[in-house]
Amino acid sequence: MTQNEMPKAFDPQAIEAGWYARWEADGLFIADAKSPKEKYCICLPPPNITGELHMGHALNHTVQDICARYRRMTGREVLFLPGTDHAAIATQNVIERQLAAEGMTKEQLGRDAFTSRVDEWYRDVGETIVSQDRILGISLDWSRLRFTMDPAYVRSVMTAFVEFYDRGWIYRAPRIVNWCPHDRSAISDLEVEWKEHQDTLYFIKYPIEGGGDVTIATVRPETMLADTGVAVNPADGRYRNLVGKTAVLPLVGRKLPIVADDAVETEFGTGALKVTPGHDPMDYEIGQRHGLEIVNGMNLDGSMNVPGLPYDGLPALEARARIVADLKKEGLLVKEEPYTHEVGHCDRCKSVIEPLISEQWWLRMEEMRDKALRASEAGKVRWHPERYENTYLDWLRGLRDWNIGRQLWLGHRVPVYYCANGHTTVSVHPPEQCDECGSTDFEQDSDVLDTWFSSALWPFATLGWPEDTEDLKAFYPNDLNVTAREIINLWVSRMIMTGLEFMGDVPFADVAITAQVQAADGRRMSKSLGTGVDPRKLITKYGTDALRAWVASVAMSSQDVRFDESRIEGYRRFCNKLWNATRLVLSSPGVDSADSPGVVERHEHLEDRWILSRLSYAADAVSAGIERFTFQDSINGAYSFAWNEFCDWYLEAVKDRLREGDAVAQDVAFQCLDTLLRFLHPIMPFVTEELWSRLPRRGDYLMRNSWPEPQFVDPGAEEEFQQVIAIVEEVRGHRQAAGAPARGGKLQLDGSVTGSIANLVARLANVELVDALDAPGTPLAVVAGRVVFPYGAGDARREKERKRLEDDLARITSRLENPDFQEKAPPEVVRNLEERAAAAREALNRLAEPDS
RNA sequence: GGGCGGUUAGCUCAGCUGGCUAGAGCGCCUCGCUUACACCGAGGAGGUCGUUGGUUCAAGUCCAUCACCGCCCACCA
Repeated sequence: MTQNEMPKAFDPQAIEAGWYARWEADGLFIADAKSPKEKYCICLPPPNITGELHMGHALNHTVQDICARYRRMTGREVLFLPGTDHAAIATQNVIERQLAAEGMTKEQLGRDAFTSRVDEWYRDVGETIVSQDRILGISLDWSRLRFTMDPAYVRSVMTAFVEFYDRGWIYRAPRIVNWCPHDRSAISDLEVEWKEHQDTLYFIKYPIEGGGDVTIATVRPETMLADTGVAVNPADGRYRNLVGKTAVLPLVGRKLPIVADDAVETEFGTGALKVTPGHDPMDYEIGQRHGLEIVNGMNLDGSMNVPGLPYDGLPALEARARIVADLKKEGLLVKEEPYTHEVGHCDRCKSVIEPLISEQWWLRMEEMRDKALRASEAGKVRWHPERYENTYLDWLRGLRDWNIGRQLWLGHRVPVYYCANGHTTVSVHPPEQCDECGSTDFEQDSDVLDTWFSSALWPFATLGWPEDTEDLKAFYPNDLNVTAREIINLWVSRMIMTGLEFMGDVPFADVAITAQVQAADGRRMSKSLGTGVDPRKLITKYGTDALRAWVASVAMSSQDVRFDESRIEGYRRFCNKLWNATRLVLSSPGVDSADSPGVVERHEHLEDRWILSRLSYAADAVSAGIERFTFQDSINGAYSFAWNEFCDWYLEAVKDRLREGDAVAQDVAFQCLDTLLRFLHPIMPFVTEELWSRLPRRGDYLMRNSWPEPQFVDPGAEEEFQQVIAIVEEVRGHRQAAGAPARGGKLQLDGSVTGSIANLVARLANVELVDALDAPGTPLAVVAGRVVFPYGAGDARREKERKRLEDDLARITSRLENPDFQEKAPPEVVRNLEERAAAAREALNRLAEPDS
């Protein structure tokens, strides 16, 4: 295969799909649970089936693919398991919006038709997501594709519920919950999104029995209809005499005990609080403490539930307006103040949350929480970056019981069955008959489970739990979980808890939290804002490898990253550079019969030893970056080696040798390419596989080749070649400053410069080496020598260099002259500075010599 | 209200345990189509590392403070 067969420019479109198809057809993604190799497993965080893949997925999936490919090459049996999540509440909202666009509601459609509509949607969107992962080159084991609504997965979910239930951890109880009036469902605290609202704080006078009154402050006057008490702080002298008395609720007439409670802030409002246990979490707790009555003043759709009052059935905001007006009429509205505060919204449909009392399914968390805390203390899960462990632990420590029930149409139905005689059966499969009365007439509980209940089982339910499958034995615990930080508490923590509970071990050893990609202007990327960027468009423009290289460079950034297309474009150029470097090496005569790289032993050329040494460092940097989850180090190391060392210096140095068919140069170049392509493969799988296939080699696929570990380190060669670079750069600088022609000129170097260095310099700087110059020439700073060009004049460069050296020397000397420095700094630092001072003096001396 | 992260060239970002003569990509300026690559090569301009203090022989790097920006957690109506 020669250069002539390679197009001049790299075209990602021409090769990517082909390689993916071949890898897949040859089963390279399929894991063998029976393999004797050490196992490595990642279960892909299942994307919600609510739409198409976006940048966040591209980033998340790429990071995992880098790890999966790397581990395959380092000899592990890798299972990288794909799947999707039904995302109950999110999907229901998507479908409802679709229906609304068609002028319909799910109620009109009916539950069965709604369900089949959902199934249809799952099929369509599931395929889109799958195909996008193929475009991204994600090496997922498609033979094990899972969906949280698959029958087997549903069985895992039911089993988990029943196990928890049998342990007595699942119970049903009325509590105050976050109620979404739009979804007509409770949601958990973590699903509430807080947003700043500009509201009004109303000060309302409540008369007191036996005379007097107390003024309270509220932003939600409509909830006063459900007030059952008034509370003040026990330490508040202003109200001490009121405690124990009874206030009378305006507009309603209900009698309200006045109680003392520490939770009341004396500073806020008037220091007196109206207590509405039915519609405020804090009031609920105060109510509990003081035995206050609970009044339910609201319907499930957010309208008022106050039979007998004129506000009954009104939407909350309308009721508020009417109530305020009525209070004003009665002279009970003391004042209104503008007030800015945070209001909870449903994170899926954005409706304002109405806290209310509702009977829900709860899961006790104490024991699981404690096990998780102990696992953390034992260092069972490593977080990257480490600081996120605290985020997780802080939340865990304050954990309360989890409201796992949802009143949705979509999701896993709670496996609780009620017979006609009112007996309850909890079982994985629908019961045949009631154990207590033999009834065969059952009705299933209408609640579904929180999506995160099923997601929490992902690392083992996907592997077949509760069956003791081969996969489960081989691949649990998994090794890695990669997620965005917003999902640490919702998902990661719960996987850890259920993993410990059901499998007796943490679900993974490492958690990597990636940065978030923002739009170029710093806003969040979102479809609705129009700030989203479709990864497929980027791939069409720049190729998958370019996108992935960019992902590697930003994924583990300490801060969120703004999208910058020019950086992706830069990596496309990098692909092209690799392409052309390979093309150059392959154009060398006789390469068709070349052996696999690394067979030639004689490395008498300085540049050969140098580049092989640099190659070893680069390989180490790439490995270390992946191992430590700092992928930016990997891509940066590979990039600078490939471009700034291999292409810029090595290939330039050996061009002539390659042209002459020098077998050693060919071999070294192949070794570099072979190694480079291998260690770049996890990040840039397509271009590396393509180029590697064109190299003389052993083996069929780069993808299943071994990870390179070159160990040729040669400090002497590095130092000598560094001198080559320094001299060449100085000669080039003089050439341009003088306006001399691009090639030609004579260079005289003194005997301190070895022959191999001088020869390389001459070639790379396009000058002729001479023993003596026929003109005075310009002295060099880095080494004793002079250069003369055919024409061109001026010594701007020399002056600048002199200035720089003088400044540098002054700075160094002042430090060296400081006795404290001499005394306290480590000797090697002092020595280093002394050497630099000496070098600067020498260079200045050379420059001080007269010239032409 | 707590906690965490960020603030480094015009833009997007690197700078690990203090020793930096502060880097990269893009953009900008000047040359150059030299048989790998103009998706290129060579040379160059550009930064008192958010503020104010402190620790240290030495601070972008450690400590404190303030100012913005962002995120997470939290039952102040």
